[in-house]
Amino acid sequence: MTAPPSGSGERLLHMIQLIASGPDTFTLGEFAERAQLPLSSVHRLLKTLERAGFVERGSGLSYRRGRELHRIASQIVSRFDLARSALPLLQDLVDRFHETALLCVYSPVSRRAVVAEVVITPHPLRFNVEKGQEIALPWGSMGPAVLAFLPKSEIEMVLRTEHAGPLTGMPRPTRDELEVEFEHVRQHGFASYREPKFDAAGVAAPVFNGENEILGCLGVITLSSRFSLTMEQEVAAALRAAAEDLSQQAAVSPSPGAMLSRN
Amino acid sequence: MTAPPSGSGERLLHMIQLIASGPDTFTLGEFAERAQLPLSSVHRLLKTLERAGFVERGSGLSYRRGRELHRIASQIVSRFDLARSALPLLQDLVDRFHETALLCVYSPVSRRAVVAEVVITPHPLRFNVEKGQEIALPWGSMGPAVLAFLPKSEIEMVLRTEHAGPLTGMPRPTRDELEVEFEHVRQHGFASYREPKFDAAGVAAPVFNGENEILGCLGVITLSSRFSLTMEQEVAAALRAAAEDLSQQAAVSPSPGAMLSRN
DNA sequence: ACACCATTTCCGGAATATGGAATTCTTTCT
DNA sequence: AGAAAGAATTCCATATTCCGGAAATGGTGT
Repeated sequence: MTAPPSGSGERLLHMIQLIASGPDTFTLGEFAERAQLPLSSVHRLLKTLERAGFVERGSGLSYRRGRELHRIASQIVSRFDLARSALPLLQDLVDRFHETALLCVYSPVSRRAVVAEVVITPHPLRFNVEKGQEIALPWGSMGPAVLAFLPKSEIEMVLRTEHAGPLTGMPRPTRDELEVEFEHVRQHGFASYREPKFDAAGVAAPVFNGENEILGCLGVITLSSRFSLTMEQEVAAALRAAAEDLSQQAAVSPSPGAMLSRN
Repeated sequence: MTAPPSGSGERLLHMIQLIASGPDTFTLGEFAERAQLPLSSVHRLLKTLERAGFVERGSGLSYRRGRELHRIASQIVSRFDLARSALPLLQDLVDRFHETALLCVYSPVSRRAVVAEVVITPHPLRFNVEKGQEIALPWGSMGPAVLAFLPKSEIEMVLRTEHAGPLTGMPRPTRDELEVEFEHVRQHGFASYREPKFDAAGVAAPVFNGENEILGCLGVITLSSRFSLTMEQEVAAALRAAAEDLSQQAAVSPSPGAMLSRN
């Protein structure tokens, strides 16, 4: 993973990932540094990407994402835009409960959940959540809601990867504790979490694709001090409903010509 | 272009393009056919893509786009979403003139303009336009609005590529005719077009990036029979204003941390 | 005009890609 | 169930492509 990829194929894919997440313009040397690859190799590979329109050159010595890359990206997104479908659902949740609601998508590469869409609570006191942020799976509510439905082998890999908790390095829950949590998620269709020490609380419900594989989860996060148990029940029910709705939408795989009807 | 790409790098990029535009699920043989490559090579390359999370396997023998690909695509789109920025502008145009308004983006790879966003006229009688549709540049109004600002060498390539017109194979306008049109676009900031034979008419204004390179154009298309000359003037003025607004937005290159503020 | 730094080209050795053929696995038909 | 058909996967000898240090080139600042 951290090891420099070998072979032009793997290297190219690695570079595409960096180009997507990196700055809007960059130079060869700068990029070679980030990619951890020799200059001349990066140069050659960038030339390949350039021929395909994946990157373009700006004035002088700068590179930037190419229009072909934008074209492909928007094509992919418009054909499966879970975030866009989720936005009205998230908005409803926030309108109803006045707490931050978000959609996380499981990323098998990083073995974490990525925040794909978020609607922030109007409350001035709140946890900060940003689109693109990564969430480790063994803690909180969002993580277990996803983790519980991953294949056993994948769960193993996740647990082996994660050790120190995201807030203040809290140790990972034991397998047994997690197993109890998983059982609850599978039974009731949602996970909940309370950590009075940090005044944190959350509820999350899993989202699946058409083949009943886990895609991610919808969640609501708030402060435990303003999150009553009766409210938790209501939020959980609303989340389950929203998550099922979204799973339904994800199941109908759009036909190539149906792009317009999805907007 | 039609030539089968050589080297694993080029082949991978080619495959990514096909995966983006192809069906949601596909099989090895089917895909090898579309890619025009030997089975065993495609198999090996798909395995590379799979290791990186760019494709995943469904039940049995099917492949599909992977979550890493979706993650990257949405990252790219959310950082430069010209279409999303243009949508309110297009909506305004339709509200005001009741005619179909669209955003085209120049795609250097196909040397054509691609419809990136469209708002359809409420009129029941209208030309059919769909997102993703390609538009040849030497005809109509949208094409010249873009073509006029491409580098000379690129214009040559485009003209060499295109021969038969999109509607009924009308021959390409001569260089001289085009040059006159270009001059008009450069002078007045918009192109207009009328073809009474097909009852077609359109107006388009160019959109640029921060370095004053052409990105594409905003346009309004309609039937020539319901498009008066005075209306044409008003539409042209509104389009110019909208296109300048959009160019302004495209010029401020978003910083990596500013993703949220763009929504 | 000069020096400096980043980019691009070069090239021989090494690793990797290539694709036809053999093998294994799935699906379908009887 | 069993067998045939079709698809996917693996194998392997060959040769093509990749690799990356070093040299050449090009651009920028003083």
